Amino acid sequence: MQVQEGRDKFIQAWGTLGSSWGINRTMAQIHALLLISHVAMSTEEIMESLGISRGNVNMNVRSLMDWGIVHKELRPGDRKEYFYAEKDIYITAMKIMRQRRKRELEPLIDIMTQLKQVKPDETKEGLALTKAVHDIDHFAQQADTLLNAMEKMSSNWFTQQFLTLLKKIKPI
Amino acid sequence: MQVQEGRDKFIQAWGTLGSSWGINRTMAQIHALLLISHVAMSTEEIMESLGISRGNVNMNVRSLMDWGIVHKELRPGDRKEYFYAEKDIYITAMKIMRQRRKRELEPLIDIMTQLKQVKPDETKEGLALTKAVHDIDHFAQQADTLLNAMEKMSSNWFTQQFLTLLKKIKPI
DNA sequence: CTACACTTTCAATAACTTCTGAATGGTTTT
DNA sequence: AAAACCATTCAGAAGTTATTGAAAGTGTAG
Repeated sequence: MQVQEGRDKFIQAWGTLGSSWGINRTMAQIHALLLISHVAMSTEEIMESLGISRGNVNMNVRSLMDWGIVHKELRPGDRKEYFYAEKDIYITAMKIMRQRRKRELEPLIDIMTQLKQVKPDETKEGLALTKAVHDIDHFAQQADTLLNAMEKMSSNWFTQQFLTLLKKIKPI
Repeated sequence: MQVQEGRDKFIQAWGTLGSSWGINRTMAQIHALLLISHVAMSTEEIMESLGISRGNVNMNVRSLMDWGIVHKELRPGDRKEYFYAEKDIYITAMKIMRQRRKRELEPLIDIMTQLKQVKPDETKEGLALTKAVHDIDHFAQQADTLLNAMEKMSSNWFTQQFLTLLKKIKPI
């Protein structure tokens, strides 16, 4: 496979996968494009490369920056903004995880907190509800703690300690 | 808050959260309904409770069974099928994780494997692509190993609990 | 064999999400 | 002060995904 073909395939694939990762297709394609570009790109260049509108680029680039996986670069004497992707894949993965925790886990915890207010009664229905709420809340708290801990650790920890840990737990 | 209000809120909330968990709203609502029901429910009852069509219940119940978080119960002398949810939240979470690994990680690994075939050249573009593919592939492999390990550990944990219980009932 | 009680499938459509392109707004150059 | 340049917003268009309801399929009992 040649490089140009590979690049196209990469962008295409990252875009498709994006959907199943909860990132929309265009956002993922822009991210892919920037990931494999060795220079920062302007809005125009992104529009051109992917054949999408200015508004679309603008919105999605902004989301990518919110997530902290794409950054802006300003060049002296140039009013355009240039964008480049975080190149460390572990940091990138961490930031994506962080967003997902926000979107998936936090609302869950909030709602369970509310539902713990349900006045327990002794009907079977009441007990089933109370148990479900309790279990889910407990689980969500644990997952949250775990993800928080992982986030605090550096990509350094990841590359070194994490592998060691994996080797230890693997042969169960 | 009263029990009935709590139940409605629970179903509503689980449905909303489902979307951000990659489960569709109805599928999640059916799951919620079964989670807090102390008895197995028929298609009719689910339709009625959630106000949705027969086809919709059928499709989503089938998906839930594919995921292994809802099961079917047959009653002698009754041709209807009754459905109930896995009540252990850890097992449920594990099964959901497993589906997500399938949908999110496996395609990623497949595509990176393909892209590793790109003939590396010495242009900056070529090198950036090669590096990105390498890094992502490495990361995906690690994540896959980790999730597999977790899955194994939990079933292990589960088996152990089960064995302990067995010993208590009938000492070998 | 026929009626019945259910489950499954599927084409049409409804609901939701993403994208466009034109309008708006702010800043710098002429 | 006007023109040029670029970012941002947003209402409607396009595209995608979920839902319905009716038809087809399956198995059982009379």
